[in-house]
Amino acid sequence: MDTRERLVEAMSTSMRRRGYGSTAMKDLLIEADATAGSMYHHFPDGKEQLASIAVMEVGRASTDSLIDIIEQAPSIAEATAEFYGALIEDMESSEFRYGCPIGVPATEAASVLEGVREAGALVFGSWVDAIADGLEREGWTPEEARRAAQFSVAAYEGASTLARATRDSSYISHTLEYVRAVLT
Amino acid sequence: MDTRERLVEAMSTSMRRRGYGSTAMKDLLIEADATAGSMYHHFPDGKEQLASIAVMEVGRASTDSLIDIIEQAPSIAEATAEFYGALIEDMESSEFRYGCPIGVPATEAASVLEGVREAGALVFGSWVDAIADGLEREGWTPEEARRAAQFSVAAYEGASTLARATRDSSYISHTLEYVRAVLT
DNA sequence: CACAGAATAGAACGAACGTTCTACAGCGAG
DNA sequence: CTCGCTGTAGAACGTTCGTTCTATTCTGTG
Repeated sequence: MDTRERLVEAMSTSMRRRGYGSTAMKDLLIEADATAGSMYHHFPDGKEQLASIAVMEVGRASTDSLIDIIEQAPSIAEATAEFYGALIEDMESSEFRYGCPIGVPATEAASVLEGVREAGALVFGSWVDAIADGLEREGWTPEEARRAAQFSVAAYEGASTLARATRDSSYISHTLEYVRAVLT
Repeated sequence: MDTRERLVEAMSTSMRRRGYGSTAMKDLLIEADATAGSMYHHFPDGKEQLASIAVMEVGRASTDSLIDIIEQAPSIAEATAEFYGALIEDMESSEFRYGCPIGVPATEAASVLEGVREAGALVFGSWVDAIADGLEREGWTPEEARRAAQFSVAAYEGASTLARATRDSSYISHTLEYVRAVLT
């Protein structure tokens, strides 16, 4: 992994845990084993640019993973269950420090950092698209597919938030059951 | 409103919009028309203490409001619809700057500020309790009532997050329809 | 009127912040 | 060998941060 990649990874990891405002460049540079000079060479516009790119890149990766799961699962309902399951695993294995990879920055930055907000909105949109497309392939009408997909992603996001705040992953598993019923 | 109240209000308003990390004490003191001396007189442990108390107090107020809505509405499903409706109104009237009053701090602070996380968890818990109690009064079993209540709050929270990030309130109204169906 | 405690005023502080700057190393092309 | 470019090193900068401190004002009580 080159310096640029390490910086993006360190930023996305730190944002996932601490958020944007509580992420210090100093710690970030140590974590990524980089210097300020390198950082501003790759990201001339500084912290905010790095944050936006980090959200975009981790978002693209998770979208790819979601599409992959959808293609291999027997149904959208089952694919969704897998996606929720991965969240539970992330939560529990990190003692509830890691939730949805973009939920924290998207929430925190929504009305302060336009670039980060836009990146988050794009990622959420691509998740909705992936699920809605899958539902259409199962015979749903475009409008119903879209609504159900929006609902699925919203429930996922909220369950992640609640589980993290309460340190109780049952929010995720319980929510999944209702979502699964809607998608079946 | 005395100084203490103005400080709590200013903190909760700013956290709702910008989050904890991006809230500057300087701006807060201006907004609350207070000085640093007053602030540290009322909250000796500083910013973090004020933030925890702000989450608690705004949380208690919103829980009271939820209970009130539940008591007056013809059913839990209708009460939930009203609660979601209030969120849509807050969102749109603030150009998507104000979402769920405690979602931002609860998300951002979840693994950094124990006090704020705990306060958020308490508030979410009291929302779940209020809804679960209402469902039990409608004849649901305790377990089912609790699950459905957890789901309702998670969906609410996620819809708020998505709507804010995408600046599209249809996430809330669409999600509501699925939640309403579950609660009916 | 006197006094004590609560509350406020606002300057000052050290630390931490994100950023900038100059110097230097690595390396492929000519 | 050297030129030019990409990338790195790390000290230094000015700013802003949350907080502390001392002095002063307000307020209720005897």
